[in-house]
Amino acid sequence: MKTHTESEENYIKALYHLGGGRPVSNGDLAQRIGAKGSSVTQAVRRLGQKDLVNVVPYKGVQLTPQGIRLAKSILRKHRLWETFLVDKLGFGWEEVHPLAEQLEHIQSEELVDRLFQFLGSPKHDPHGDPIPERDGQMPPVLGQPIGAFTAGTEIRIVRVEDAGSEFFDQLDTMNINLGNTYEIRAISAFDSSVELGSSAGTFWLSQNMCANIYAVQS
Amino acid sequence: MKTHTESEENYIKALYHLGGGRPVSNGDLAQRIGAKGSSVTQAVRRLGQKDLVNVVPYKGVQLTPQGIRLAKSILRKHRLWETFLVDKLGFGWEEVHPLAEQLEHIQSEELVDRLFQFLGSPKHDPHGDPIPERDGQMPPVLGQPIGAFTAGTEIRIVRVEDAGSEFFDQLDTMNINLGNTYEIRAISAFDSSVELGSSAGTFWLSQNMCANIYAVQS
DNA sequence: AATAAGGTTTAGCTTTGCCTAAAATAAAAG
DNA sequence: CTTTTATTTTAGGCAAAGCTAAACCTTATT
Repeated sequence: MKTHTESEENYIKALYHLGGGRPVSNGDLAQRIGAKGSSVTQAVRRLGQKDLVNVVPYKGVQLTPQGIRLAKSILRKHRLWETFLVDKLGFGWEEVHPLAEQLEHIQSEELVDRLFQFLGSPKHDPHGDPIPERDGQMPPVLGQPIGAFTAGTEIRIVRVEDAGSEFFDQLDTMNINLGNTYEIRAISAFDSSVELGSSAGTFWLSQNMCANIYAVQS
Repeated sequence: MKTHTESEENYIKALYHLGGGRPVSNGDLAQRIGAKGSSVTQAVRRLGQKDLVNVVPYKGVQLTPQGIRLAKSILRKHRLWETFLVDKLGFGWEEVHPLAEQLEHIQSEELVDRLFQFLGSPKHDPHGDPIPERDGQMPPVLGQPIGAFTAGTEIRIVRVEDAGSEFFDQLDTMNINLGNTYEIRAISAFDSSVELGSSAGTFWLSQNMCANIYAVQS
């Protein structure tokens, strides 16, 4: 696998995030990258010449199989580094994203393999997102939104969406972490907020919170 | 402290390596960086505008106090990452340099501090080189070349020079590691090679090997 | 079907960072 | 003290990546 610039890798990552294998519009990509449309046009042309994307002018850009492979390898690195930062260095989950964004560009297969081992061959990162395997396979995406369960169910938190630092702060102050278990006490018919109970007591979660917290029955 | 490009940081690092605080010639710098003289002229001009170096055309370039501070902070990161790669991920010392060269550009004070703690606040890296402190202080440079001791002395290996991968390979095959202790059995008057002894037996080290291995009396 | 609106691309400019070839300067040799 | 040699700097190019403004497609509206 050849070597790519950070900018190229960022475009590939954005493309994967926005479309997976499907076409993405210039505008959406520009927004995601934080650049102007004209810059994006140029950038995707470069990527096209490297066979990482297919470009249809005025229509959209689409990752090639090669591009998808690259995207996954970057995502793998990103999530492994996040795991390292949280599990080993004790960072909070809201802090790790920008750091992982730098670390994901480090080029070394060997390093990734060793890091993976060092972390205990994790399948999911600290947010519960699946870490792509070496060969590109994806572990399952875990859980369903809390609101999808029925009252009385015992649940375990397995994943949280990246919904901005305020969301993470809120999780911290409410002391909600991956692995925590609760009983669903009630679901409001009025605003879909949810009452959770544990040995420590009970509390209500707003609909907006619930939508970004995923759990499994336990 | 502002943010710098990787190229800038590489120049600063090279300048520090070659001259510390003293002036360095365009040519030496070019050689070290692996670029042409004309590129160097441009680059140092840019650094000059950021007050990281003082440039006297046709004479030489010299780090400013600011530049020295930056150089040390990069070196600190480099050596901490090398320590991480060897101590935690199990890399061999000959493999870590190019990786640390990438990792040293990661920008985050917090990350460096946490890494430092995680590694047990090391004073020296896996080669025995001093790791600059947070405030720029330098721990002592350890040891003297093996040939400087007299026969009969008990020594402990504390540092090895970065003398290329063949040198490291040789160390590996001879099973020589930092912390190993030996008795100096003899020093050849003919070629300055040295006979070392341990519980495992005795062996001879060439003058070239000795020159790159540093030890203290123990 | 004609046109207005919105999104996309082209054209042309900027900076970083490297290159080659030519000019300028410093240092060494006569 | 002049000349040769070696080093350094200027001049002019090129590629990556971004920008603005203008031109160009698509699509949606009349």
